[in-house]
Amino acid sequence: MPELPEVEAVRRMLRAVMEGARFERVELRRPDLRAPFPRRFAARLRGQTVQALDRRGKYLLAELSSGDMLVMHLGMSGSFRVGFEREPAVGGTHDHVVFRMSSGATVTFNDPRRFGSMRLSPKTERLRRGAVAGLGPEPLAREFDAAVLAAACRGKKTSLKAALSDQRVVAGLGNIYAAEALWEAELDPRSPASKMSKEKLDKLLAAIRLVLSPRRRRPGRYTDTRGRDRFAVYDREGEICRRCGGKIQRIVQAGRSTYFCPDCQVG
DNA sequence: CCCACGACCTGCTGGC
DNA sequence: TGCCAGCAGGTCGTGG
Repeated sequence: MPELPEVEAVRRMLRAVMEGARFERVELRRPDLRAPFPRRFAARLRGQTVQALDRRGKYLLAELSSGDMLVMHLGMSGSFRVGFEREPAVGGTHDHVVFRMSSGATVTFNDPRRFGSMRLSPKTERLRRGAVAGLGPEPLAREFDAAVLAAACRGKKTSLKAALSDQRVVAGLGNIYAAEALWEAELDPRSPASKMSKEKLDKLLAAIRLVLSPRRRRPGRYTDTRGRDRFAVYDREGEICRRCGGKIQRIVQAGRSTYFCPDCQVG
């Protein structure tokens, strides 16, 4: 489920109960997620205070008083839930990690597919290595402008869709929001990323900001009454494009589904 | 270096 | 009704 807007929501939830709080107990209910937990993972967390709970792309970053950084990723199916029971129920299915915080909160990481990850980035390393180091700009930051996007796309042999999903180009878009941004910008996901006019880059940039914008998540034009997103094209194969009335198509690019409207996404 | 592809896991759906 | 192929919002390693 998690792309940038979802991860950002998780960050806010975790920040409320973890920032300024200490890890009193850390339970690992299995030895690994996708990869084994780091050596002495629980021991290195215990007693540490969370100084800040940040996000970079789809990564959650807990800065610890030791100077180490707890780097977490939700993968495809990861989620956190927070409880305040004195003695919370023992873990349900796929509850893999439980943090008991000095704030009284119990933070449980659940991940059926186990594509999520938790690692510790030592103080000395300061995220200079590993996946976070290679991330492109934050799409909602001022520094991410048309020139930056153009530079990232220059020389790329891939399609626009692949470029937008590439975390080195821009951090936080995934399969849904890449497709949605391209629909918004009226661009064909199959067209080559390197051959973008200034005009198209500007349009794409605006589209990226729009689809990731928190304002989009209020009930209204783009959300249903439950607050769930109603995407313009994602998972809507065969449905009618609300802009031009064309029929939304599903194709496969780089092994992933891409949804788009062939009638109006022609750029 | 770049890119496409398969692997990693479990669960749910849709078509038979 | 029940079964199973196919698919799922991410990343990483491999091989070309």
